[in-house]
Amino acid sequence: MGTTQLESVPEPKYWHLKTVLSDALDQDFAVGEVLPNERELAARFGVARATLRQALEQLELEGRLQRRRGVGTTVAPPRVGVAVGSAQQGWPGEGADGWEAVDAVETVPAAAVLGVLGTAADEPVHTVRRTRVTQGQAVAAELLYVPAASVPGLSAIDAPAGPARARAVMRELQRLPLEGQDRSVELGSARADDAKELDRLPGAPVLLVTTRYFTAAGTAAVSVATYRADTCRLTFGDSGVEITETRAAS
Amino acid sequence: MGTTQLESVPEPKYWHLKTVLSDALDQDFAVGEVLPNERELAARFGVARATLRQALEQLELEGRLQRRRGVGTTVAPPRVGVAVGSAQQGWPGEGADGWEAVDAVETVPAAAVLGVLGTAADEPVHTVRRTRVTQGQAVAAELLYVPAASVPGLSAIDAPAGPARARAVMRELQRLPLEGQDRSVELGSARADDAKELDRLPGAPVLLVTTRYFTAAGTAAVSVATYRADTCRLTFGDSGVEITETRAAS
DNA sequence: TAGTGGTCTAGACCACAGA
DNA sequence: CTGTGGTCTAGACCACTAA
Repeated sequence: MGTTQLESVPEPKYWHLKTVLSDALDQDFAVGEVLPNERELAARFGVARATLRQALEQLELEGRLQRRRGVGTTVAPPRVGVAVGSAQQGWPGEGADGWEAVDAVETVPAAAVLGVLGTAADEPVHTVRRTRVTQGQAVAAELLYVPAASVPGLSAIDAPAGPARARAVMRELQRLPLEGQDRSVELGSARADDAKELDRLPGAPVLLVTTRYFTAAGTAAVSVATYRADTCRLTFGDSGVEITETRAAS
Repeated sequence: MGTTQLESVPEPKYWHLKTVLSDALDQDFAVGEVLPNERELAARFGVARATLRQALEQLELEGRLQRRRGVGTTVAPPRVGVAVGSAQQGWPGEGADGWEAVDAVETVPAAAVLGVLGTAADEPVHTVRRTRVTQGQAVAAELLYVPAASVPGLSAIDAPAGPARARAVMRELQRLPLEGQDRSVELGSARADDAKELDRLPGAPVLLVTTRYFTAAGTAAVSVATYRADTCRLTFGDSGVEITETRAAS
């Protein structure tokens, strides 16, 4: 062989591996198909298992693969488009959009949430847990924080903890005149309880959607929704149309 | 020692480590402060460096840390809120929102983009590159795809490649009557060129914001914006208010 | 040149799912 | 029980930054 210029740009092995695997997924595998196990794949590509795993991790992050302990690695279906910001605003629980009330208790939110709520640490806050299911799959877990001061009528209705109580809180909320809302999206990692709800391991990448609901009196409620980042594409449709297909990055 | 019940729930070391580090960051470190190097931290906690790195990775993902090769690990400032969906719609380039045109060429987009654009592979498409800077920091890189058919007036203006040409494409776009737009957000990993633009390593986690712009004739343009997931919080303000503080997950 | 984080290896053991 | 992915170790070398 001649003095071929090589290694001038030493691309990391896992990066190159990811590209190769990605192409293979496009050409030789169908959705749902199981890949060879990690030890065999590593051997086949002549790399250590850790290196192979680094490539698989990236592909999972991009929603191309799905890995389950004790089962194997399968080719993931395209991401599910989940409507988050519909054209018209509304209180949580209005309309049948896949959310299901799970529970409601009175807690002291984390400091970060208190900052968004704008309440003090000793104020009682109703915390409603909801789950969102789309196409038979749990895609999001939500914690809805409602200061007791926002729903004074609720104290009379002392429903027992559970879905009924959760619905009672939201019913009271919906009586208020909604003045506005705003929303933010950021990357996070799943807390242990959310991970369990979403059938993922703790620390799995998630999209955190924080929504503030305003009345004339100020911030009436704050929702922190945790979406599975691997399987979800959040859609904010200002028009009625839906994006049908997308694929993450190169 | 008595038979203390231990290890009943064998929490992974890196997970526990992350919690410990997270608390330490809150209490003993200021923003911008540099942490001890990885080898020392690993030794201090009695774990392998790889395990320590797993914890650091998570914290970086949550925007708590910033790691730079050859420099060190520093405590990251709170995430920057970046306005993405303002109240009123508009073509890209309207208003001074931190975007800066870089370049424009005629390319064949990736298959995934073609699907969203709804064009064929042989149709010429102007591809505009833009960069978004907020508070002195590059937060996003965008590729704006404009089918030549959308801007028939452009062929006359044969500006040379470069910022001037990019601005020419957007100027033509802004002449069209915008009928609507929709947007989606998903997790991805940075392509090599975007990573360079954002001062990150290839594969770094990013938030992909895909926007479709409609005229009466159909999809006139598609924008794929790549935001740094570690430093950015995307805001969709329906009201004029801004979320001031947030922290990702527990 | 010294010190940092980034990559990679070749093992080991563990937790979990399913037959 | 077997086979899977998840965790962890103790090294090594490389790429980059800044003095």
